[in-house]
Amino acid sequence: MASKSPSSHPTLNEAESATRERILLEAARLFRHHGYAATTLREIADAAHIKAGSIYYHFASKEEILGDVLDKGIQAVSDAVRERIEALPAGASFRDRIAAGIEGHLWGLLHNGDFTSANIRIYGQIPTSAKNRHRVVRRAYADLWDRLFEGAMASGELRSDSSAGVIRLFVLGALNWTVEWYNPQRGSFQDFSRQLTEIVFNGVLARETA
Amino acid sequence: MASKSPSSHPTLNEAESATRERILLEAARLFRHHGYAATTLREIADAAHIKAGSIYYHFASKEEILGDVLDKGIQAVSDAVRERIEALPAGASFRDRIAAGIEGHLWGLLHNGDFTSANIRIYGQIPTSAKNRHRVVRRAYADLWDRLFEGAMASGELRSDSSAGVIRLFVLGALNWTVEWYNPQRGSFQDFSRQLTEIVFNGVLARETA
DNA sequence: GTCTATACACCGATAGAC
DNA sequence: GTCTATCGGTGTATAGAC
Repeated sequence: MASKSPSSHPTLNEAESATRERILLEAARLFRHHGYAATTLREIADAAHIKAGSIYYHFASKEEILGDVLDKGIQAVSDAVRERIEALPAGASFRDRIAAGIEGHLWGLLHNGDFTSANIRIYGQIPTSAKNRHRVVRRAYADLWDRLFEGAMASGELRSDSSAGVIRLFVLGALNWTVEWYNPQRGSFQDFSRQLTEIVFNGVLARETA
Repeated sequence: MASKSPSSHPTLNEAESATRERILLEAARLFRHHGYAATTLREIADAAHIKAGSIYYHFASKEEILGDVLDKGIQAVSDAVRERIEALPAGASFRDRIAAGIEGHLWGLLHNGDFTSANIRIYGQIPTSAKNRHRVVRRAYADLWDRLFEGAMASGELRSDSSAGVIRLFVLGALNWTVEWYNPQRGSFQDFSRQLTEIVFNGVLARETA
């Protein structure tokens, strides 16, 4: 469903060369920690164990590297979410589908930290041209969540004193920021995911009835 | 309580010149939208209607501008939170104090968007030296919230199946991200703040009992 | 497919006139 | 307190050998 990286270079299909993949991996890491503008092609090349000029065999520009890094981040999260939702039984409630989506989102986010954090940290700062090219990918993913929350709102499973749009922005923002502070040494991913789902669903206050 | 901007230039006290303030305002806006490294002193100077060389009369370096922008962001939020909490009656519950803190945090955050968003967007990308200098200010603000959530945990007002630390990181992360999507044209600030407090306290699901 | 060498532009910062 | 002029360093990108 939908092709993966439309910006490949000379050859035909999407089998990425090892070097190209190494460039993207190191670029994502450097973009995440230093920002897009502050990261130089020389640094990326050093980290990928090639010389700066060689990058231009694999990419047409620094901005093309950026585009691929951003796309990969969204793709990883989107794939994980869809996979988990599709694994549910046909008549699953919106509550269960949202729970599956939260776990998938967190899994994709936290297991591809350099690509997803680069996305979150630098999207607001990249050139307009890059933002325009990338916007459609982000919009498609946001639509997926809008459908979940709007469905839950219509079925009465969601609180109705906020719009589905506000709830989506709030929940996804909260989840996304975990990539900045999640510490895998403080417990299992499963446990972390369950805690966050509980807080999102029922809030931080102690339940009065229970 | 505690002095405000320790990095002033030649004169004695904290009365900032209009030019200095204009530089900080434009720098915050540019840092927010383009990042720290991508923003040039020439751009800041243009926006402040002076020439690039003149900046060095007011600041010793680009990094000093950055430090002041970051400090101002935290200060604005911290002031708004403390003000609202101190206005509560003496024996107020932790629930009420956290609610007041959330409103203050959102108010300070959204009414100083360029300074606070600069903080959120670029803190992970700035030079280590700037991060070290700034860390103490952030830590002091985080401590304020840790005391609130740990008190609420001890008094039984907070859910106990997550640590107070995880709850603080989750809640503040969720609130902070609103600066990326809050739209004042979609309703009053008071209404927005109430909706978010409700979601943080009780979650996004419809209540079963009620 | 990777290298060396380099073109051309622009950066942060400084010096010194006014 | 702001200006002009400029230094030394470094950025992306390209050309062409291997």
